[in-house]
Amino acid sequence: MQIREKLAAKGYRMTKPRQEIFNVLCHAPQSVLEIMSNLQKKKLQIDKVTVYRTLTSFVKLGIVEETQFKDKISVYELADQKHHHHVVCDTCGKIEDIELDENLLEEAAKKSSTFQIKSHHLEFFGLCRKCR
Amino acid sequence: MQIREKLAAKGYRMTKPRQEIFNVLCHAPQSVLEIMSNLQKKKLQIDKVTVYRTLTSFVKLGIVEETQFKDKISVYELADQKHHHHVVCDTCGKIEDIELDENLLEEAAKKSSTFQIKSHHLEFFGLCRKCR
DNA sequence: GACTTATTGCAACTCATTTGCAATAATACC
DNA sequence: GGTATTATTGCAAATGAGTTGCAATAAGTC
Repeated sequence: MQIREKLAAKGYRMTKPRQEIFNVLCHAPQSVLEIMSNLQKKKLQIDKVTVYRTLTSFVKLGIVEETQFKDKISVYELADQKHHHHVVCDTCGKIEDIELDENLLEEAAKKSSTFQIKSHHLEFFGLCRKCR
Repeated sequence: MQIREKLAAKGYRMTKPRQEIFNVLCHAPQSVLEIMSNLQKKKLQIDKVTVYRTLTSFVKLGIVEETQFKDKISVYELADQKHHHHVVCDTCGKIEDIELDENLLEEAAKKSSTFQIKSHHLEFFGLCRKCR
């Protein structure tokens, strides 16, 4: 399903800002600041409020996923992928995707907790090749 | 080592606010707001700036650990325990500690990533007994 | 092409956390 | 114990990510 159809299915419209923000997100997981700067590089004047609102809509529609890192800034990336986690470089902030066998994880958690576990958040930190 | 000694070892001083904030943290992992409210219950007037600064010092000294949850509020708890993770109730926000076999985790991550992995952040979300 | 209403952009706001600075109080030294 | 040194406190003001109100604009519909 194209992004335009996903939007239309819920009464959302396809606009230039939405298209451009989507395009920018195709390249890498990014924070709002990075998205803004990438839009500016393409000579596109889009307000940050629009970026925030667009991302919120995209998340609602399942087009984008939001992740919080320890510095409290949200990072957004296209959601058309498998469930996965991130490795963040302590030095340069670069983000790499990583896939793990989740079963172990939630299994183990369910055994050790009195809570009914529904989801989790997992991120790794370290050094990327360049910064090592 | 007592907290006073840990402080002194780095040129920090033991003060009433620090002692009280430490006492409050003995009971449970808490956010700054909760710490403030617990201090007020004890009729202690301590400025929130002082709470923030004290927590920063405690973290530097390894007395306290800071964890970020997805709603972006930091939660602080005494660090004199084993490395562990948290389960947060989606409804009431209650936090429970959980211990897991970490080896699996970092092993698996090291295999799948080009990064040199140094640490990780893992939290679970779900429902506690009451809220289920 | 005109109409309806979602979307945009601006300004102003929120809320957790931080910073500057003068007043205060722990420690060290006599 | 009294005093000097300097870490710490509390207040006010600033910061910075993210949100909200509202009038102007522009998709999609007929």
